[in-house]
Amino acid sequence: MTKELLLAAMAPHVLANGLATASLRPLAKAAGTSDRMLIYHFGSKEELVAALLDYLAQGFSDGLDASRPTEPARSRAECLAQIVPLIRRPELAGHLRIWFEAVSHAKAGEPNYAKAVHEIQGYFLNWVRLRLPVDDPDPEAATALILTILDGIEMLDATGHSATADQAVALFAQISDGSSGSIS
Amino acid sequence: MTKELLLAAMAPHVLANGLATASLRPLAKAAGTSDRMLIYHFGSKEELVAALLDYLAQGFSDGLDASRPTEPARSRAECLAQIVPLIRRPELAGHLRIWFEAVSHAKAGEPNYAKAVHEIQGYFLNWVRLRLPVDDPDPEAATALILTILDGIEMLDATGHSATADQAVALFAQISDGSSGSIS
DNA sequence: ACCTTCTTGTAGCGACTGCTACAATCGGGG
DNA sequence: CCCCGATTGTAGCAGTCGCTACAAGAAGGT
Repeated sequence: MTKELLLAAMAPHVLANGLATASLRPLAKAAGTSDRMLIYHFGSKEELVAALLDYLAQGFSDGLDASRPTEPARSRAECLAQIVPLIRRPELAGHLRIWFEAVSHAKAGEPNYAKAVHEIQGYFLNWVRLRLPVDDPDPEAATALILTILDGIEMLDATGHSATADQAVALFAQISDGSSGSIS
Repeated sequence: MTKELLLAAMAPHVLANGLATASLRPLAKAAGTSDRMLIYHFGSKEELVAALLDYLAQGFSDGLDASRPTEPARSRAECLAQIVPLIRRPELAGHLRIWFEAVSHAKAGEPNYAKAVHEIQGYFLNWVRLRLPVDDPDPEAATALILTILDGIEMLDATGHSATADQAVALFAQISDGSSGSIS
């Protein structure tokens, strides 16, 4: 499909400049065509954006999978500590920017975005579960807590409070390791 | 200052319709004046938005303070469990929507928004600390972890994964309570 | 009364938005 | 060969955007 080629050509532009300022003519220029053609192929800007979201989500999950799981973590804390640097890699910054834009639109009630972010979050949830220790007594809840902390870290990073996020990771390690005397 | 009155008149419109679609003419209509006057008073739309962010942040923190701390929590888990329903109150939905919009702009590199969300997050951090148990052995780290989880819950709620957020809260209660035998 | 300064209304500019009408081009099947 | 559908270029429409030029009140000190 020609659509795929167009999406691949537009994706870098969107990752660099965001969705908010992405209007048809600049997008077309980035893809080497005209706004006329984008409408012709995608029908409307709304469907274009939906296709872009799909495409970028695919790229994001590929980027995650590219960080090979090596082997599952040995504890919940180790699981979290391994993932944090992954989501902080600079090459994912563009994707995270789009992520926040999409979440913002979802919170504003736009169904396309709500569906997209719901799916991506669900995918990420599964991805985290695969990195849990295999012998975790409650994998579902552990995944939920780790994902929650990861999302919180993204928010703190976005607001310039990365140091606070680091403190949280450190304390979680202290608390959740049932190995040594972590009783208060 | 007349500015205050204008901001107060525009705030409900922004909370209901978001910042993204807030252009001068609708804002002016909501405030009972003309776009001409908004520019006259605020100089430019950029300064208008900055003033609105300040004003809304004030309203948000007032909304938080209005949920009286009753008394500090008796454990970290109780602290978290008390705050979660507060940030989920429907009357804060508009503020949360603006919050995500602002974070998205901050992530996109706009300095006004970056400064605003950094300050609000810092304010929220302090607010959480005041609700911690007074005898917490490491208040700073505990606040960091609880704030991280709270931010993660907001993200999960925004993406339609509130149930996952609830699981995280439940597991945190189980893990962090150093009272009974929580050793794995 | 007069002049200055603050405030406000009317009208509009130039740039941009998503999208479309119209027509030219092209490739492949009859 | 010729026609027909798919693809593309040119030009432009109607609307919105932030912002401004111009001028008319309004208020108040001298």
